[in-house]
Amino acid sequence: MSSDIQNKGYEYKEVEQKWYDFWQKESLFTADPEKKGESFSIVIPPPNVTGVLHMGHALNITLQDILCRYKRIKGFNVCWIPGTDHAGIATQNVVEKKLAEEGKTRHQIGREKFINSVWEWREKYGGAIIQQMKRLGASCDWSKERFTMDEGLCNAVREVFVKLYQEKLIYKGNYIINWCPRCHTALSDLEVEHQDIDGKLYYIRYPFLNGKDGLVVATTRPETMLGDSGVAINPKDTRYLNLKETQVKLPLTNRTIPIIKDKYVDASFGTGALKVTPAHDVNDFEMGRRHDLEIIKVIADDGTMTAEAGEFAGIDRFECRKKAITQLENKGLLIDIKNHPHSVGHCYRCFTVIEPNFSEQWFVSVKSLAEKAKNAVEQKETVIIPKNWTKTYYEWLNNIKDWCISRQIWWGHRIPAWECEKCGHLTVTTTDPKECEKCGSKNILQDTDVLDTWFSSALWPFSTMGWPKKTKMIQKYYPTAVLVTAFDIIFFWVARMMMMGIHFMGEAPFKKVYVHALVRDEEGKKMSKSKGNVIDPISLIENYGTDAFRYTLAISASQGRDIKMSDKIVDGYRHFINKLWNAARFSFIHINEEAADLADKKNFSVTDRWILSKLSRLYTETAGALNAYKFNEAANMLYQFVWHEFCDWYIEASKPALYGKKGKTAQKVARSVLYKVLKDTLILLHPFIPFITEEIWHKLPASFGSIMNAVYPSYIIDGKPFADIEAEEDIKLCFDIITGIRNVKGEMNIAPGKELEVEIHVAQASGLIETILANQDLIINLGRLKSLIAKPFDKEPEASAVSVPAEGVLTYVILKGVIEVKKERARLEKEIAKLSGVITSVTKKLSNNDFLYNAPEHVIEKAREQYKEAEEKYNTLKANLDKITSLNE
RNA sequence: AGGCGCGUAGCUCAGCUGGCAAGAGCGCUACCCCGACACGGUAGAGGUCGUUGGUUCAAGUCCAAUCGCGCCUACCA
Repeated sequence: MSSDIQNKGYEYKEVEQKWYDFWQKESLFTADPEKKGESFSIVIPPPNVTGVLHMGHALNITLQDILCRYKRIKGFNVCWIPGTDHAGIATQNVVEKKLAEEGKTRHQIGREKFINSVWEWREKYGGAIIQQMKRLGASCDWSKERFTMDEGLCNAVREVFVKLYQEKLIYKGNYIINWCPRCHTALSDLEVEHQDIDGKLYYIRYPFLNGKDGLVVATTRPETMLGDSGVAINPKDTRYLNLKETQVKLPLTNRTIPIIKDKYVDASFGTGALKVTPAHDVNDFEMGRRHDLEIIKVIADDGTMTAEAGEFAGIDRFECRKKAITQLENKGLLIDIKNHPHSVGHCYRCFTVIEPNFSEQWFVSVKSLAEKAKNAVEQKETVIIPKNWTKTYYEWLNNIKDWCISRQIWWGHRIPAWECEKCGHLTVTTTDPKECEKCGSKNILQDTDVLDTWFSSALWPFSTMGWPKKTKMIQKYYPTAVLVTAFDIIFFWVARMMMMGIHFMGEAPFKKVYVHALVRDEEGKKMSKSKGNVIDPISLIENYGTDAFRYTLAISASQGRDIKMSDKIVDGYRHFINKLWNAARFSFIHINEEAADLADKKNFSVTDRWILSKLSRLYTETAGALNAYKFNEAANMLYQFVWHEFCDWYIEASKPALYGKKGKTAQKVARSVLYKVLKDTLILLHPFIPFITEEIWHKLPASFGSIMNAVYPSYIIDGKPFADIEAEEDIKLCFDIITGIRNVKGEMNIAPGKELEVEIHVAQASGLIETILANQDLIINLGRLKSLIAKPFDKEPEASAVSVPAEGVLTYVILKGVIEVKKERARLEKEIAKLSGVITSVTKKLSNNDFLYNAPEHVIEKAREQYKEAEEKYNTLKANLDKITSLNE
């Protein structure tokens, strides 16, 4: 049942489920606060229970998983807590819809039964997104999975509510709030989505009491005029300085309303006269309070007109708008209609147009909490990455308004406040009271509202750890190391968690906040159901494998730019997964248990030293990138190393040794280096592509257990990370020689397999002849040569193509009978043109005294080197070109 | 109205505190089944880094302006 090593292609389908089950069986995700190791904890941004996994989740989970897996192999005590939130409105909507199919409403079955059926629904369907997260390979500690309606979390919510109430940070009051007439509940400011609408601006005349003239007001919502309790003008508006009237008649009603003066009114807008509807507009509400205007509610909670609306009572608010306009027109009071694009608030759950509505709600007074949340970031207690988002975060906290937390729905944390029917006192306690705490009356009724889901989410970083109990979890894992999230919930969630965390725990809930990108479609558009451009992450997993998908996400996750996702890109990275698979297949031909012991350094070939030096650098560079949350850089480095350094060069270069053509010792050494490079690479790659690395790990001789238990690799020699600059330089020379030879073959259209003779002429002074002689075999092998001669400068061989891989090194490819002068000339000319460009620009630099005076030494040195090299190459090639040309003429 | 970001090869993007005659992946062209891989190999073509000024010995990289695009926040009726 395991994927066969004989298979040329990696079969992800046979592998992924197997290893996920294995990890869980071995409890490899389980965090233990009592175990040693520096703590590294993350709480997942809890997805909505009703949700299914979308691209945003996939990216979010993948990045967290990379961090957690990486930290585990780095020896940290990792705790990653998963879970879901109860999504009050969304879940209630889903279950209500289901009831509707059976012809029932929640009111018919009652609150208790309804809540039971929500729980039933959640048992049955609520786990969908969790299962999908598992397919992504998420290494969350599932034994610690939480749900915001869990008993423990409910306790936390009550505790927090009561404390804040006692501290007067929660209060109940009558204000204008955002009301969704369809969901039938209040919403916080954040839950309103604004959208630009091509609206109209209606100019309506409100006559004076004598029925003449009057003031013309402009409004986008004529239906609200029925609730007007005043008309406001700016006290400085010159047009109205001589106005004697103090009242107007409100059309369509028989009410008389006052003219008030308020500097809020913008004289330059419309007619400078503003109708004031305190019950249905936030600003009007404020103005109404200043002038003591009546609050007349004309739109009911279901969006129909109230009795206050007189003859319009009972009809829908939009229907009322039409009717009102017609009537005004008939009465000659409609002066004008102008197009007026403006933004209108919609419910973020059902997209119904929001009705600002006057009602009694619960609020959190957030000013003081927000101040502390801001301070924490200013003091760097919490660092936001990338830092651009810091400003957005401040901006919001600076302009924050009190948070409306009560919702008129049933599914959620019911507000722990009991009103006494006798004395009206509110008893607010954590445990259900039996009597009014003030008068002792048993006639008390619990508030019917529930709390905003985000209220409980705000407690997530500590409620999931068992707060208000003092748990070992909290001791070890709070504050969490990092919060990984997309910017769209920075206010909804991040800022609020900061406020609550600081207030109740005395410490900000996370040390870092990493804000990642949004995943968009191929054209860069936001994915949405209505546009039909949604790519389902599960389909990508099924078509290309989880590892390929994860790698795509990681390598695309550069800070500050959104990710464009398409099948094509994921398919591309599937090739990388396959490449790794084949590198492993190749390795398994050669390595055995014996190879697990790395040979002594003194027996290494130059290529061995070279690859180990590169690998050693890779350890620190990938770690550095991940520590800085540069997932794309880490993934990119690994890609380059595996494909281009390990596969393209190292494996090809070691084949002769591996196949025993260099003797037993060389073979043994080569095998051990191959083993180390493969093994270490797997460990470095594991956080990104957990499945294939685990699969290969289990086939790797002398490996045991899970790769999840591996230790982050290193190669320390004499107490220092291994580095071999000499080998790197020598190998670079060899590779440049080889590339030069291949270039000649390529440009001359000579089959790569055609074995040619090569002479390398080396300047004595360069001291490179030994290097070349020492690596003769390597060059012959990879350059596919018949023979190679290296000798001091000499007369150039006949009928040859030349290249200059390094200063003082001329490579002649003998092309007797093969050379095509035209092609060689073209090849040389191209090269010469390039070099002359370099020479001109470097000469300009070096002849500039200011440059020589100001530039740092190493930059000048580099320019000199560059010049010397270019010039020599130029001269050599030019001489050759001239020769060919003269021969031919 | 305010804030943030983007504009670099045909496409998708890297390029940190200025030293690059600019990198990667895909695509493209040519040659190639060489004892891991055609989901492959080798070589190659392709960019005056949106535009215009400025600072500097030196600018894709800093500053200013400008054009184009995207997003977020906001109570202008």
